[in-house]
Amino acid sequence: MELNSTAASLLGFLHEQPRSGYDLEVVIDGSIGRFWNVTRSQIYRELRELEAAGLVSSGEPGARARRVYRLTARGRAAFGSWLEREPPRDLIRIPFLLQVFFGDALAPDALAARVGARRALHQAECEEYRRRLPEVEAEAPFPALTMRFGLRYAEASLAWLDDIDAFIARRKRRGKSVGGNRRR
Amino acid sequence: MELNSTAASLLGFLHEQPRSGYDLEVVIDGSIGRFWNVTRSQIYRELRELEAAGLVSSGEPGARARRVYRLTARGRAAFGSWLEREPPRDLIRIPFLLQVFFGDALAPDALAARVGARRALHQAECEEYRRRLPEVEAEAPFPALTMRFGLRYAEASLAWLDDIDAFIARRKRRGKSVGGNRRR
DNA sequence: AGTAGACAGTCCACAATGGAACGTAGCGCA
DNA sequence: TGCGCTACGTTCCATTGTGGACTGTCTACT
Repeated sequence: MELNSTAASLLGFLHEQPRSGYDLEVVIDGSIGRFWNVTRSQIYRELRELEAAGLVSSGEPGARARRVYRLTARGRAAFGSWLEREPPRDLIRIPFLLQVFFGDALAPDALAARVGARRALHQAECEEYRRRLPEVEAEAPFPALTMRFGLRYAEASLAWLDDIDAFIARRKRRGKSVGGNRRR
Repeated sequence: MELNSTAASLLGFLHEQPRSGYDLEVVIDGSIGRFWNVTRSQIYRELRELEAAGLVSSGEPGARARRVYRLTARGRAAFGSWLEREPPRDLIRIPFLLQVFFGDALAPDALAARVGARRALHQAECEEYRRRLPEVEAEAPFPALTMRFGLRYAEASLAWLDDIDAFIARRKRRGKSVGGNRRR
């Protein structure tokens, strides 16, 4: 059974306990969501296919058409063998980075403003990770490891935003002469 | 003209100079490729559509059916206004992180091996960034900023891999008793 | 002259995204 | 009691993106 990684992640979360599509969405983006994008539509689609393939099963829908899926033995096995496999390569798209890349064509103030917004975002992340880490660490060490990654990532990002600010400041001091910013 | 960000990035790279689809692919994954995934097929598709929309133009194909696209005035404008917009949200998928998240179900040695492989990868990145940074910094400060991000990211990742190793070691010392790893 | 390897592009099945749309259950309160 | 708000739960679809196989061409080297 060749799982794609989205399907695999769903099986993973069903490992702990039976869940509905909705539950899965909530639990995923409340945990590794930041580094494991999965969309609603994708979840429901995969669940249907996983069920067709006999890797999960759902009884009759309950209240609000709620469909709770549980792992089957075959699903458990499939997940296990997915885990054994080399992980596929990362997929990262950070539009903000692209705008920095072309920052030359952006007014310095506009860039600075963007940096500010971004900083707020990463700061919030940092705080949340720091807040939740102790508890999670105690009861779910592996998930806690991924939170640590989140923390390291957010911290690195903040440091980098400082780099940008420093760069902007330097540039301003020099009278924005070198290299001619503001292209158009 | 509502550009999607892939299209926008292509326009951005055409800003510097006219390029073929192939050139674009090469230049992108030689620069922000790590943080701005774009696939071959997507590039060619977007180029066709950008041309249809009059944002780029290509003359007759040259040798090897090579089609060189150049930015039109409208393309330039469209790119400008894309830059003004708030960047869309990040999209990150790190399958390795997912495997760590479920690392409980993985033999400790298997995990350690994965960590090793991953470390090699990030170390190589670090080295490359450090090597290329001085030069790029001198002649293309904004792209250099994104390389700095790459460096910070790679460093943070390495630090995190050390966290994992420490965790594994700690766990091993304790006689893998707590929490019961190796689920199945 | 032969061929390996970079160059350049097409095609297609499949995976994933982002929203809009739709309905339901439960609660808070006038 | 009934009203409406909010959280729950799912479906659908157009668009975007991925990954790999395939075809051909030019260049440089042997």
